Amino acid sequence: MRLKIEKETEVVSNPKKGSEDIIISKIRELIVSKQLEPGDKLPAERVLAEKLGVSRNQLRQAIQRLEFYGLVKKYPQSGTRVSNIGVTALNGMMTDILQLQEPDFKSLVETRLILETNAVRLAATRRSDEHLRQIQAAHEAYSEKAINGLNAVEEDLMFHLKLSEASGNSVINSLMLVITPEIITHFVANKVCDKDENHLLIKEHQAIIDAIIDRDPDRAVAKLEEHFNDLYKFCYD
Amino acid sequence: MRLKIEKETEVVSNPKKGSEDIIISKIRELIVSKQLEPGDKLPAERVLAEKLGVSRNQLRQAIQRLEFYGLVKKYPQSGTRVSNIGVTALNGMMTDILQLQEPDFKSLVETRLILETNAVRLAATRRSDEHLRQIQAAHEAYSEKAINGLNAVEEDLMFHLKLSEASGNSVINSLMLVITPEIITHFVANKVCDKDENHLLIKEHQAIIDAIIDRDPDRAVAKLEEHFNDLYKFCYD
DNA sequence: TTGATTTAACTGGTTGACCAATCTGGTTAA
DNA sequence: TTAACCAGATTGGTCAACCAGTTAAATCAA
Repeated sequence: MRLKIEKETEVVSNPKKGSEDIIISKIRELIVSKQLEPGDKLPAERVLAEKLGVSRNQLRQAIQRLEFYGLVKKYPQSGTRVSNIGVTALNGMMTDILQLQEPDFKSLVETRLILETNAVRLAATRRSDEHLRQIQAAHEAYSEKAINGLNAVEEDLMFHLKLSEASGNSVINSLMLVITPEIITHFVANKVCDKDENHLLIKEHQAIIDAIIDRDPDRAVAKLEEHFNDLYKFCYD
Repeated sequence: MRLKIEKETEVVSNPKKGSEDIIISKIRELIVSKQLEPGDKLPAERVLAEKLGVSRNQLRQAIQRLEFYGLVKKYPQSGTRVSNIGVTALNGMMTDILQLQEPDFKSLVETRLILETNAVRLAATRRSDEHLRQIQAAHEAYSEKAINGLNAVEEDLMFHLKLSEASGNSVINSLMLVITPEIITHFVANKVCDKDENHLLIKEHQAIIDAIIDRDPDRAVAKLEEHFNDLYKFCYD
């Protein structure tokens, strides 16, 4: 079960994305040139694929990406509509999507700090008893491994995920869900955080939980920031 | 080009998602029952599809969703690996993904506030001259329509998108990109923000820009919060 | 003329066969 | 003994044909 480190095949960015990008930019052209207007139905996949000179599958994947960003909405057996959010917004956002770069680790961590700080603030006021129960369960899972000196990166991040769940903000929760695995991967790859200062971290977690129990947002945030200060030292030394 | 409001077909949540959810939960079962371990290669799509009793396409879509959340990574012509982030994390995150609810508008706006406040803080210290140029261009586009009393929701949000771009944090930028179109859609649907207090908003935008020009994070955030106070009044009255 | 009803075309979704890149194991040449 | 190599099996990706639901025009009865 031990995996041998594969050669990094991702030095070259996913080449498949290339054709997708081209298709998206062509659709953008259609929009800015008024051949396609916000709210309109897209031409049928078959005809649009031919018009753009690509296969229907490639087109479908590009459309799927656009749908993910909410720029397009599919209605099964009926058609696909361009979101009615104006040419300016469509053009701008498509351009942005095409320029999206692979996230760097620093941005990832920085964003996590931002999201989680605010999630904890909200959690301290909104948490239900069920939330609390889950947070404590996650904390116990972490403690158990940490006390025995085992690597508990995953349990740690699961704990933090439960915190963001308790925020009662479904969007924050989703976003945390998106960025968390990448962070774990980096952590594991770089062997950060498997020191044995875990006992410290347990206390810090507990302090956060206590503040949430007491419904004290400011203290919760303060304790979280203490907690992250230590993590920061880990990551940037 | 004025849109007539279509009947809301989305009362019923996308039914296609159902089978995907089932597949994902079956894959989760494989993992928690140790038939599949973190870092392992998934069985080939064909055999896994048969094992789960679903079509290969359905399986592929489920895998694609897992890949989006970073729980799985595809290596073309080679295989698909489960991310090496531990059983606990995989199980927890898959459970979370299955429970993901459609985002409510309040969460959406709240998250936007959080992200953008921090984006602006960062932008004030990190912005390049190019960033500044784009922000000002977006602001002019907005002003032009707003002064003439036209609805400029899109231009407004494009302006804010440029702000988050200037943060230099690619992740924040991506996340803003994801939540922005939904916000625009809601705004347009609910006819918010097409009052003619636009002249006020122009000044507020300008105040934010000025603070960013002066590289003054605190003032930038303060001005943004003023700006959003007004927006909040719009949304919740 | 009008209204309901049929029907044919058109939609995104699904399917199973095919493709080219990759990996694997045994074989061969040094 | 070792390293290079080659063929066959396996992989995810692609494609063209097909499916089922939707839509709107055509049809026909009143």
